[in-house]
Amino acid sequence: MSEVTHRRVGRPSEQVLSRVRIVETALDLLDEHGEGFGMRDLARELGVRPSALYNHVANKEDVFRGIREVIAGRISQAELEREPWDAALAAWARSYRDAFAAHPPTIALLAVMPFDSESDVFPSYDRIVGLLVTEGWEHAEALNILVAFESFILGSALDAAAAPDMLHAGDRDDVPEFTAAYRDREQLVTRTGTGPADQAFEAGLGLLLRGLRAEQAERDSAAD
Amino acid sequence: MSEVTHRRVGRPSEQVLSRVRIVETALDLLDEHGEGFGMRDLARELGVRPSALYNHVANKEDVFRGIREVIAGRISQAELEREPWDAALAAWARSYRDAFAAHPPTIALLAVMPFDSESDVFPSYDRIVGLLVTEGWEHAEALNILVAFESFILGSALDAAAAPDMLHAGDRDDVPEFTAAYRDREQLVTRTGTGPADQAFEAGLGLLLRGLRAEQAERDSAAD
DNA sequence: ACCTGAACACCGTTCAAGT
DNA sequence: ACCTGAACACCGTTCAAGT
Repeated sequence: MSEVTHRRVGRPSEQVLSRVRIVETALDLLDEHGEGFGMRDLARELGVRPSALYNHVANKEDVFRGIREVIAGRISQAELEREPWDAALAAWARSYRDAFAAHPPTIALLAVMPFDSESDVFPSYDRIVGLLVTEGWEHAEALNILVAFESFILGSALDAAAAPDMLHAGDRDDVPEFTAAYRDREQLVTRTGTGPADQAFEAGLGLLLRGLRAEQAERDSAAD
Repeated sequence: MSEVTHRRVGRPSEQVLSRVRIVETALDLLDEHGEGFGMRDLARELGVRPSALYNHVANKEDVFRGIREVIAGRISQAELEREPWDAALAAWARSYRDAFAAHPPTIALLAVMPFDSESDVFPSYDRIVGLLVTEGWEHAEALNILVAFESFILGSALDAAAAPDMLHAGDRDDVPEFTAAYRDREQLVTRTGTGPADQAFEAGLGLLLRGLRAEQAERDSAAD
C-alpha cells in the first residue's frame, strides 16, 4: 500500500495548475469515461483539491467553454482552400463533424454554447461566406446556408453519438417498409464497412451540395 | 399568511399522483423556466414529497423518456399524406422541428435518447421510407435519407434554441465577408419578420429537397 | 398500494487559513 | 498568488414507518 504524500497547506513552491492543464484534463476525462465529469473527478485527476480549480477557472461552465475552443480549433481550416468550392465545403463539413463526434457526451452542451467573438471559428465562416458569394449567392443567403450546414453537421454528430440502435423497431410487424430498410442497411454496413451514422452523414452532405449546385445552375440559366 | 394543510403520513384516501401527471408537470416546468428541473421542484409543483414520485417513475431519466414520447407524439403524422411527396416531406420536417424547438433546454438530451420500439414515431418513419421507395430510392438509401433529415431537423432545433447572437463576431475587422453577411441578414430579418433560425432552416430544407429532386431526375435520365 | 419523513451519498462552489 | 480544509446549500434516490 503506497502512501500518498500530501501537499501541505499554503501556496506550493511551484504552481501545479493552469487553465489549459485543467481544460485538457477535463477533455481526457470525457474521452475515457464518456459520462461527463465532476469538478471533484477533475481535481483528483490533477492531484489537487476541488477548490484549487477555482483559482484558474470561474466555474464548470468555464471549463466547458475551454473545451469547446479546443475542439473548435481542431476543425481543419486548410481544407477550405481546396478546389472546386463544393469539394472545399465537403471537406470542411467532414472535419467539423469528426471534431465533435469524437466527444459524444458533450456535443449537445457545446452546440448550444455561443462562440466568443475572438473565437477561431470566424475566419472559417468568413471564408465560407466568401466562397458562396463568389459562386453567386447573396451575402444573407450565404450565411443562411452556412448555418444550415452547421445544423446538419451538429445533428449528425449527435446522431453518431446516439445509441447504435436508436432506431430499432424490434419485432413489430406494422412497419414493413421501415424494417426492410433497416435490414438492407445492415447488409450495406457489413458490405462497405461504413457505419450507419457515416452513411447518413454522407447522404445528407451529398444532398445539400447537390442542392447548391442545382440552385446555382437554375440561377445561371435564368440569367440568360 | 395562509397555512398549508399538510397531508398526513400513510396512504392518502385518493391517489394524488400518476405517471402522466408527473410527465406533464415536468414538461410545464421546462416550458416556464427553461433551465431544466429538479425532482424536488417537480414534487413541490405536484404538492407532494420528492420520494413519492418514485412510486410512479423509475428515476429522472424515466421522466425524460416520458417527455420525449409526449413531444414525439406532437409531430404531425397527417402531413405525410400530402401530395406531392416532397411537399409531404417538407411539412413533416417543419412539424418535427417545431415540436422540439418549443422545448429548448431538452432538445439535446432528448435527441440522444433511443426510441422505445413501441414508439409512435415508427409509423411515420415507415411512411417516409415507403414514400422514397415509391419515388425510386433503394430501401437502405431511403433510411439514410431519413436519418439525414432527422439530423438536420434536430440540429436546426438546437440552433433555434441557442443564444440569439451565437454567431456574432463583435467588432473584429478581419472577417469582412462574414460581418457583411451578418448585417445583410439583419436587414432581411426586419424586412421579412422571419427569424435567423427559421431562415436557415428553410434554406437547408430547400437544399435537401432540391438535392433529392436532382438525384431523382439524374437517375431517371440515366435509366433511358 | 402509496404517501411522509429521515437519511445517504453525492454535487458545485465559497472562503478563511496557511505559506 | 495559489494551495488546503472545512463548510454550505444543494442534488437524486432509498427505505422504513404509517395508513
